[in-house]
Amino acid sequence: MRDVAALAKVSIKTVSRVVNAEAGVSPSLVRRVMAAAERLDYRHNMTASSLRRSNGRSATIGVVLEDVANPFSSALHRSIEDVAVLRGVLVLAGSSDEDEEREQQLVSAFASRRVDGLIIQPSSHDHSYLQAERKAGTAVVFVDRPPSFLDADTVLTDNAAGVRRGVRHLVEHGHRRIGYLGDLHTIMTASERHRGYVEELAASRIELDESLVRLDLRGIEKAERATLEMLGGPRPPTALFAGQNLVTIGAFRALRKLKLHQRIALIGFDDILLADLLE
Amino acid sequence: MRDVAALAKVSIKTVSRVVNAEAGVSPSLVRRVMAAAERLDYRHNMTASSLRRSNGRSATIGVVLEDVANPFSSALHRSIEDVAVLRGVLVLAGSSDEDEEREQQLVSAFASRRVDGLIIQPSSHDHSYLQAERKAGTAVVFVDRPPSFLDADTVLTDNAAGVRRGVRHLVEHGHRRIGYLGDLHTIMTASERHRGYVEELAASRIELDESLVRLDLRGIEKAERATLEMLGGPRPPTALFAGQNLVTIGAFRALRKLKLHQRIALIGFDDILLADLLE
DNA sequence: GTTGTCAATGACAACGTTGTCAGATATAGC
DNA sequence: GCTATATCTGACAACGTTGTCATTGACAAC
Repeated sequence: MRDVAALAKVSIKTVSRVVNAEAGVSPSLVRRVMAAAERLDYRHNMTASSLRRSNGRSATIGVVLEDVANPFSSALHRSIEDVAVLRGVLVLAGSSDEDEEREQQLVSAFASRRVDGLIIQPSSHDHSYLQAERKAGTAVVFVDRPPSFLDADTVLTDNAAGVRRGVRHLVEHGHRRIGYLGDLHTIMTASERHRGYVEELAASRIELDESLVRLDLRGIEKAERATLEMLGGPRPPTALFAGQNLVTIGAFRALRKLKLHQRIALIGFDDILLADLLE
Repeated sequence: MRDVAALAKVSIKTVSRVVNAEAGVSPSLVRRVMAAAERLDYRHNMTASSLRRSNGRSATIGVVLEDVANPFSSALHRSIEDVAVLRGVLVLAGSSDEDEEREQQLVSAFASRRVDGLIIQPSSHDHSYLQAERKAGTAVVFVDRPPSFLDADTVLTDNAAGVRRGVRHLVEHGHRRIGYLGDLHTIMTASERHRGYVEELAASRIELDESLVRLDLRGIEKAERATLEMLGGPRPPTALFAGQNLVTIGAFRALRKLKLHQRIALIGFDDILLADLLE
């Protein structure tokens, strides 16, 4: 900025004004400064700028996702980005892998870079540590799951109601033995979904058979194994409800392996890119 | 930092030393400073720190992807993150949507935030504008496709060779009429893949039938329509090679619609999460 | 007792910006 | 020609840090 000012023969304050498109600089000076900036390949330094500015805004937000490569999380990421670009805001993203320590490290790394806000897809634990960031002026919003021990806005799905509709659909098609395959029960959405299953069975006066319920299935492999076991049992289900996208994939793998994918009904929570193309 | 120094009754330079874990501070002072920092909820300000530091490192890199929600791009993103976390580096990610103006905007936004390096999955055009960032000390690496008009390290797949192996496989299984469905020919990898198709047909002494080649298929819908058209033609192919993951999905959709998915062979470049489960 | 060495600490300036305020110049009104 | 007002420009300090260098005090060697 100093060099640009020297080349344009103005003060650096005037360069600052031009760079920030402030009013009250004569057109001739604006042209001179722009030309000088162009010639010297000047790049505005946002970090110095936000350091000096009174509000300290960095035009950057931090996003903590379960895994940036997970289809659900990455779709979320893209939606956030689409809103952010419109406002000239950049997005720092990180994966927590459902690990609370990792989540805290990410938040701390974001905080030291002075992000203006945080969007967190939380792991299940105590979120009161965020109180301090809040007091420091960082906006915090949760998505997909609510926080614990912290009062904050959250964007949520009605998980239990979704599962109830799915299970009801199976019941209406005559199923009585409906298996449930769930994600980690410590994840709030997973326990909500499981609750929906239990409630809808009760509402349909179907007795709950614990041998048809498998929880804590993290990832495709575990879900596949659990499904194989359940279907190999003495009184297998005629339909399955899978509580998460990867679990659904695991369940379908198992059905395929057993050549039962045309015979056993399967409903999965979350969408999958090719869901409509599976048999 | 000033407040922490006051509370611990030391100079702010000593606080700086403790925060950066520099050697040469007596243990008792370290404890006092840490306690004061804890009590005041002190957060180190990385932006000010990197502004002052001689090397100016921000411990942040910028990644320009085609689309953070695209399965291929997001897997890439995750791999980058995994290496970055080990070094305490954060990742700014953005989607170019294959639009060169958007790519430049992202690079410029990253540059203003003084990222230490850029990883770019480029759109096809002139990358000489990056010369300036380079001169300013920003490392630049390309991935998936090489840059134009710029000499830079690039991580690439051997696209043509991959397609040739796929086409050869089809030929070895007796196919002579093999359709090709390609992405935008302006994308370097897409044109390389098309080249592989043409070369392998020639090597197999199969005459190229232009009615079996459709290029510039961006996204699932276009690919599906093109496939439907090709299969509805007078002399349809007995096998298809799809040059990209979304094109593969579109092609499969079309095959399903026509109930030909058990009869016409399909090979797709790139992986798809559920590829092994399709019929 | 004097000197030299070493470890620990602090004072100060600077990183690249922008907010504040004062100064310079032009324009209008008398 | 004078003052009042409006418009433009610049000098300076400050944002929260760290690099540089000086100061302090403890201890060992003479």
